[in-house]
Amino acid sequence: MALDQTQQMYGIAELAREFGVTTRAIRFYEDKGLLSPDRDGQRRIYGARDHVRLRLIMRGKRLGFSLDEIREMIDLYDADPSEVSQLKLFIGKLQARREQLRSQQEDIIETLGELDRLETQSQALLADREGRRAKAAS
Amino acid sequence: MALDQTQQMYGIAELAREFGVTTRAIRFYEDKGLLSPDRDGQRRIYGARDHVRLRLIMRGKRLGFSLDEIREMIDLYDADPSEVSQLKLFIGKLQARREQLRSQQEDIIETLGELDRLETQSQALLADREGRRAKAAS
DNA sequence: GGCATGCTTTACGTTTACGTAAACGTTAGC
DNA sequence: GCTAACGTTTACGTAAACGTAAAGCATGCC
Repeated sequence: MALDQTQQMYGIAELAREFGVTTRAIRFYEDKGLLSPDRDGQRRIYGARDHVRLRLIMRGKRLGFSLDEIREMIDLYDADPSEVSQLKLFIGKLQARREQLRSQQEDIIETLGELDRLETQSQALLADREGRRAKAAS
Repeated sequence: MALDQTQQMYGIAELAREFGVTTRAIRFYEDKGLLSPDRDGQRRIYGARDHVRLRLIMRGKRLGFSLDEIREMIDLYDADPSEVSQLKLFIGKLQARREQLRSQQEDIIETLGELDRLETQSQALLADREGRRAKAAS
């Protein structure tokens, strides 16, 4: 029961297909310390843990974070702060991340608002032009 | 009234200070076609329009967009689609941007949720440890 | 045995977004 | 008249995030 291998395992190509990245990218993430697959001889074997991590990596990338920042965030997930001072520092990092994400949310909301305005204007303009065209064709 | 210069004007250093970027960066954005200041001889003179654009640039960067993507978005603001086909294409671009921003929003919400969970756990752990410390000191 | 397929490492190349240095022009103040 | 302060162009440098090419090992299949 200590070494049960009932977990889902993945090869590198399999993982690459699932997440729509190249195997090169996956190895690169390993070089940067974001992934740490097991080995079967030379071959890399990815388990559930790395599968989760890769999902976090992709999400971080979509949010515009650098790989270094992503590694920081990932490390938060399985950090086990032994000392109280470290724990406080850890909580501080969490809050900093939250602040950043919140301001990103505001940026998105503003931008969405402006896009809405632009689209409303455009739709009106389009309706006008197509209306005129229909009129001319009648 | 055609050439009134009552508008706010800015020097490059002034603009750089206001937005917290270097003058080098501002000139770089110009090279990439994101800004187009007037000239007083050799000196660049920035008006309200470029001021707005720079704000959009910074917001785009915070959201993780490349300068090329940001230029596309900026161009949307002052595009004047003369033909109906172009107008439709324009509206399509707007919608694509909105989709992207919406999925970014979802990513943020998920991440915030996980950060909350982590912080709750951490706070509990911290309270426990500090409680124990207080107990030991009593 | 031979060839295809899949994975490996090593290493140089590429794009993006600037940083940094060099060398020069021009306006303000002492 | 000198020197700061501020601006300019030109050009080489750099970090991040991979792409791409080269060369090799292991396995399966006919």
